[in-house]
Amino acid sequence: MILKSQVEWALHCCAILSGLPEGRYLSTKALAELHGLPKEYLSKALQSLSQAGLVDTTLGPSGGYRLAKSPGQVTFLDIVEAVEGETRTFVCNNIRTNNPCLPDDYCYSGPCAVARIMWEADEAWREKLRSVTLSDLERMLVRETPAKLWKDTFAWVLGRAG
Amino acid sequence: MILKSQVEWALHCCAILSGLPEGRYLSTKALAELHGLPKEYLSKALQSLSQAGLVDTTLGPSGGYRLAKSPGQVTFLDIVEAVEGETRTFVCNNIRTNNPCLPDDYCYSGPCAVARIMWEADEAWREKLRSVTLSDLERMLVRETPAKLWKDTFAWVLGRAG
DNA sequence: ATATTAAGGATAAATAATATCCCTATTATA
DNA sequence: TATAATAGGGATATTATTTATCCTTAATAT
Repeated sequence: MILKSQVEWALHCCAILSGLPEGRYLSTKALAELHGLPKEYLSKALQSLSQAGLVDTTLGPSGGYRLAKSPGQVTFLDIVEAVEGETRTFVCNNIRTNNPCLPDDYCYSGPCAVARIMWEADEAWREKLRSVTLSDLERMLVRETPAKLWKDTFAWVLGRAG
Repeated sequence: MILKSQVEWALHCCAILSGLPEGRYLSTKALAELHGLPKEYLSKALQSLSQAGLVDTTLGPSGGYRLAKSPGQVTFLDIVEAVEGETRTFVCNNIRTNNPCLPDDYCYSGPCAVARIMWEADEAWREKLRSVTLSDLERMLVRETPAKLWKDTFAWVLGRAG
């Protein structure tokens, strides 16, 4: 059970968009080059972000993506769910209903204990992701990235941003 | 990103094994029938539990599986990891190293902020699963299963347990 | 001896993830 | 107004993973 790599891509792309000055857009092409990713497939991940309302887009030369909200308002969970979907990691197939001892007319009400416990763990995961925003990420990245590299990267980005 | 259905199967099978009297074994065949599962494939899940040391096995007629520890000593995490493996849900491919602004000689030390955050969420998930044991599950199941059904089920099981 | 079991190897089928290609409508800019 | 660059999205291909099935082997209770 592994998240799609598009989740990683989307998170890193959002980190860059967080640092973009107000009103500027960055294209799929630039984001793909910056991260060494296949442009066409990265595009699908960015489309997911767009459909989820996390980014705004504009067409034409100098078009691309920008955050639709302030970095402090976009959580990791928003991004993960936009790309990965909102389905829980544990799917209950209700195999208890196959029990040969079960009366024909019996009907379980509510999910079984196994599912409830697994879903609580899912919720703990979500809750953690909900507690971290893009501004938290930005703060961590600024602290751990050499100043020159950070500066060079955004110079590179701004040279390509519409 | 969805857990294999073998995880669900293993959890339900362990719930049954938890209720088995000391020293008795239950076969794959019985567990498969009880849950309406393909015997050969369920067998792979049970083998995983065996390899992880969660269950004991014995061969021959009246052979099968029993818990290797008391239900209070087996956590959901033990079972999930036995079947699903211990890999984290988020895999970091270190795409930051593709940054064209990165000096050739530069070498990142340690995982990036994105990975650290995602791994914290993974750890929250694990921590929740680690906090629930098979005896917790048994308590919940006893409470929510009609007494007659519970009784009939274990009569059925004991009629097949070696 | 015989029937039954777990273990595990080999292989097949179905599903999901990872791409690639191409067409359309939009838009900045020359 | 023409041109080039862009996002959106449909169709399709490739690869990996999940879900099985089948078969052989060694152990064991009866």
